[in-house]
Amino acid sequence: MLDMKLLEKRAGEGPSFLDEYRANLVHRGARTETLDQLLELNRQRKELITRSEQAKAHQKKVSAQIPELKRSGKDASQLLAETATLAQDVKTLERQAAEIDERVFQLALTLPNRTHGTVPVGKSADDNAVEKKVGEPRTFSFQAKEHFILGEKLGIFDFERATKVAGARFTFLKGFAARLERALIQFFMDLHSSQHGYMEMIPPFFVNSASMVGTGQFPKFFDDAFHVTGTDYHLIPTAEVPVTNYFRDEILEEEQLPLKFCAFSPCFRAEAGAAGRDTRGITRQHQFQKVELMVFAHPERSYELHEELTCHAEQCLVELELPFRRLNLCTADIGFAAAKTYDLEVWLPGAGVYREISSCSNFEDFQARRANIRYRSKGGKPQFVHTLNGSGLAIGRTIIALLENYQQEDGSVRVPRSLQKYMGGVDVIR
RNA sequence: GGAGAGGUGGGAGAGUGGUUUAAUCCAACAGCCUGGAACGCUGUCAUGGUCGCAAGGCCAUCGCGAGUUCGAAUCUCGCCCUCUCCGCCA
Repeated sequence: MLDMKLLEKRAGEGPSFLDEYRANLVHRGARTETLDQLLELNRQRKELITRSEQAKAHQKKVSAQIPELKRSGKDASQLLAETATLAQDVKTLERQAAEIDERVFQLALTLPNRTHGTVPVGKSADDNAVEKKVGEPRTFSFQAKEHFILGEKLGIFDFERATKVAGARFTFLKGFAARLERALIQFFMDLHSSQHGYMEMIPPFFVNSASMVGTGQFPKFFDDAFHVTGTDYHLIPTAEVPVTNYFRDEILEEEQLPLKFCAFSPCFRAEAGAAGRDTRGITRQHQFQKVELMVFAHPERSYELHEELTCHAEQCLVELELPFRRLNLCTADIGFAAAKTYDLEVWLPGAGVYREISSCSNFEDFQARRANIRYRSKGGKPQFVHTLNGSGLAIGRTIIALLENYQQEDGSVRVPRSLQKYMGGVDVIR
């Protein structure tokens, strides 16, 4: 959510700020009319609140005379009649003010975050900036296969039975696939908690709607999530939701910052609109598991911590010796709530593409404002924290990368050295 | 899931329709005192909104939401949560 006060203040200073933000909205594919509507509605809101409060103050003043009259034994009936009328007026004004207040709030929730100055302006995902490439893609003396071919041949994925038992976009992992999944969770959680200074966390996998609003999923992306009928429980699309909301409506001490968590969770995504893309294999599933890195930061340090968090995510790929590149997502491709996002894309020799395996974002105060997460500096007023998160990493996609990068001509797959101890010493999957 | 009890500021805790402007205590912070401290004394001590150049004013918030009333922490209804007991369960 945007800072309405700042928006108004800067709008009053001249058109340049608003023009800049309008351009930003256009680049993000959002409607600029919403902004104008919001500013106008907020003007009306303030006017109504002022009138409502003045009426309320007057009513209270008059009403306070009643007990004095009664105590001195005088007749209060005339005053009672007067205050009865006032009460009606107050009720009407209060109702109007509350209604417009809600409208402003709901409208403000639909506007995306402003992007940081270092985010490239672009029209499509093609305009994302490649910031660096790490690791040399391996050359194969044979035709490299895609992960689902390898997996099926190894007998470690069962798509057909998953469809029977659950539906499309679900998979049974068997044998070494299940073992790999378990090993990677352990490996990543160990790395972040013992090397990178994050507090381990396993959050609830269901959250209430207030939490989904807090991180930006609701109201705009309601249909992307699974919901439990007849309840206010919603399956988390990422651990980011429960972990960010961990401090919802709280005021932290400045010395506590930054607070760093690494959280393991399954993730559930309905994403009805994505049907037809990546239908083969485990690339795009309704359910997958992920280790998520999450930081609550002092605003002055959030960009420094964003770089650090991204490096921590990259370290997973470095240790697994998987080639990857880092993208700085452009205005057209960046997510709704983010101010800046680095995507890490791992090289998949079978598919012949770089595929997203981690997304590391700085949300600045966008989520903190929605979720009301603040910190207090000594003697100062509470201020909104900055929130950051990134995958470290998505487990399923890491399995894809391992299969494709470490495949051998006979269809067997080597296990990278750093992972072998988590695999019970197994060095080749066959 | 059932029954009972409860939810008031950072913490404890008073307050059953109008001098409540939420008492009091503790903690915290600032000052005085001291060579320095402790003790003692004095003061400060919520959050949000809104008006105002400012000083400051006003409004809201006693788990959440509706309602009754001129007026609600206090009365009514619904919901949430906590505790105790019972049931069920990994």
